Amino acid sequence: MQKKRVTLADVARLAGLSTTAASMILTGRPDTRLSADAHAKVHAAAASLGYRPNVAARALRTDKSRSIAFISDYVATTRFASGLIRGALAAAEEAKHVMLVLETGGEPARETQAVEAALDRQVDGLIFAAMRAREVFVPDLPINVPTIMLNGTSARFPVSVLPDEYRGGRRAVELLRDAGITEGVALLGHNADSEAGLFRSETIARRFAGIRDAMIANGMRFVAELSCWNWEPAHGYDLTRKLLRTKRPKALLCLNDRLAFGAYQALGEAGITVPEDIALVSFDNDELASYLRPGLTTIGLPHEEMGRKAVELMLGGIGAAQLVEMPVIERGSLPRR
Amino acid sequence: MQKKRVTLADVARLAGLSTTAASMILTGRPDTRLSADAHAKVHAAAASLGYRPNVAARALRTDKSRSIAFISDYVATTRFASGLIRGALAAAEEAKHVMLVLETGGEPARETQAVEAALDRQVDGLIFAAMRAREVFVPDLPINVPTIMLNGTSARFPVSVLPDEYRGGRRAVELLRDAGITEGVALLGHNADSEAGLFRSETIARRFAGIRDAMIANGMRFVAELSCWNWEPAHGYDLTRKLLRTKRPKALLCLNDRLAFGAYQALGEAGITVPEDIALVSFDNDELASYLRPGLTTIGLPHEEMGRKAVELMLGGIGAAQLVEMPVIERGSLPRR
DNA sequence: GGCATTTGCTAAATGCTTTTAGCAGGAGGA
DNA sequence: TCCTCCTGCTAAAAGCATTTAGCAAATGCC
Repeated sequence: MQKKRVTLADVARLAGLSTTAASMILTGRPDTRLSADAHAKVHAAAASLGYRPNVAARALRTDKSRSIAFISDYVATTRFASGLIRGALAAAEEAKHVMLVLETGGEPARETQAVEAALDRQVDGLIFAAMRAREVFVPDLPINVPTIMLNGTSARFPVSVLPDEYRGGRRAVELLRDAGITEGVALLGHNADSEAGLFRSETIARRFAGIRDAMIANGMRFVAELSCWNWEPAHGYDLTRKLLRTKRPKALLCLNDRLAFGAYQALGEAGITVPEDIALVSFDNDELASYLRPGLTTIGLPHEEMGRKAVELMLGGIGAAQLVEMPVIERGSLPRR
Repeated sequence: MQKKRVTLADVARLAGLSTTAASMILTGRPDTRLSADAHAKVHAAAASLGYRPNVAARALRTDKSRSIAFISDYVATTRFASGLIRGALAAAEEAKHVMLVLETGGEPARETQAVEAALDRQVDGLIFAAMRAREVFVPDLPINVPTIMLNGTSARFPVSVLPDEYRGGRRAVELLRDAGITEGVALLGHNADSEAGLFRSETIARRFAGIRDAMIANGMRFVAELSCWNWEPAHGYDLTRKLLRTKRPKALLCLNDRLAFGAYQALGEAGITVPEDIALVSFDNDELASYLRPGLTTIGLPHEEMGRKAVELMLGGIGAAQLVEMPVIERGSLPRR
């Protein structure tokens, strides 16, 4: 025999007041004229009965559910996703909200279903998260709750939270410069000429812009720019081997940590030591970066902070788009000065 | 001006029937005596108005919300978590449920809050997921919904979904044997003697048992057993260097992929080639394993399938505890026969 | 003292669905 | 013909909280 749920009416009865009074007191209405005595009695009754409001009933009346929906294309295909989720989760918890997580695989049909499922449940807001940052498909449904884009953009919902890739790109070059390396730098993963007209994503484009501007500002030029479309370890390995056949750069600027990982492998095989012979800087702060020896110095993607910021923005009634700073994580792949 | 929500009453009115009829038809009650004509009219009306039931109202009445709670200690601290979530998410979506994700950090207070938050929202079931599989703290609250343990156990809720570590342990040894390696095998990460009385976790204990039994069954003995408490790349590196100072094994059985990763580094530095000089087998199927060269052969943790199974069990009205088979992922770290 | 406020509280409506109980009319059996 | 049983459908209650409108008593003011 499971004891029945205790309702507001039970609390009111025990306190000797009306449910109206109990409701007003427990929801903490500001302008009510109920006595201090009434407040005390209701709180005592609620506590002694272990009263928990029925969220469904409340949602029915108020259209608020203290829950938010996190709709992402891929939740775990890239290990970064979890950073976004974790940050969002933490912020939601602090605000006493719960988070619905929905995955769409980027498919419009599932996207539509996800939004409907979320809206059906009276969520207080929507977060559209993208794993590869670009224009995100948002179903053409009437959405009447605050919505923000996370690691992606949408013409319909202009407020988005993105990493500050431009500054990140600059920082990478400055790291090299500060380590005393102003020439003999090769770029791994991109070639401006061969990729002209091709578009990876908005944020990556900004990363390139930052790199380019910082190179110019510091009077530097790449000694080589090697392009590959996917940034996996195997590609970093191949590119590096190819590079070493003709050149012996002083540093590698890798466009992500997986490329850098492949580069380490090729360098190791060639008997080249990091950072003495060749230094490396990279992007993402993948878990990998800390496993390498020496540790890889990298410009991190601040996913956790981004997830947190998205929820805060949403709950705080939106605001302006946000660029979140990319942290530099210094390990051992650059020479100390 | 946002158009008001379409309610069941609207549908009924348009169909020229009562809300009772509309409700019964739309929820697909089996034993109702409504005419085929009525069915057609209601469905047509619902479709033309784009009716979506109000989940809160329904939950209020039925105590069912078509949502489940996924309560985990850490959602992303280990990259495996996301596999569990993804599998669970996929199964939930197929069953037209949504999933609340809650993180507790393993702290009892947050755990309690998470359960309360979930129960408040009338979830149809609870999944307690643990990242390091062991006895999970479950708050002492009345829980009146199906509950299952994922990658962990609880005395209170006996049905759990776990990897079949015993068989996985056996398979690892058999892999070595099948590759023709029956002697000169070193175990990396555990030493039965020095760790006697210490307890890692239930599942890891089973993994050891499987390994031990298979070794005996095949008349094999470890040439060395090196213990370390944390299984990170740096430890694998250190252990392997230490090992190589005195011995030159034919194979390394690593207790996880991160240890194996460290071993690769040490082996590479020592100019030892995999798998010709030394072969490796490992556990987890971490993303890392595919990055290594040659690729690491490993016994995978079937997290995605486990997550899926947990939801299916929960929605299917529970059943018996499940052991999920650990897949063998063959890459290049064992010699071909 | 007489009137307008203020204070402290409550009855009842509302949100939307599911479900119980039951009604009216027709068919079938005796 | 009368009674029972189906058939096809509906009125109304229930589920639980919030909120509007408003009542009775106490207070303030002149």
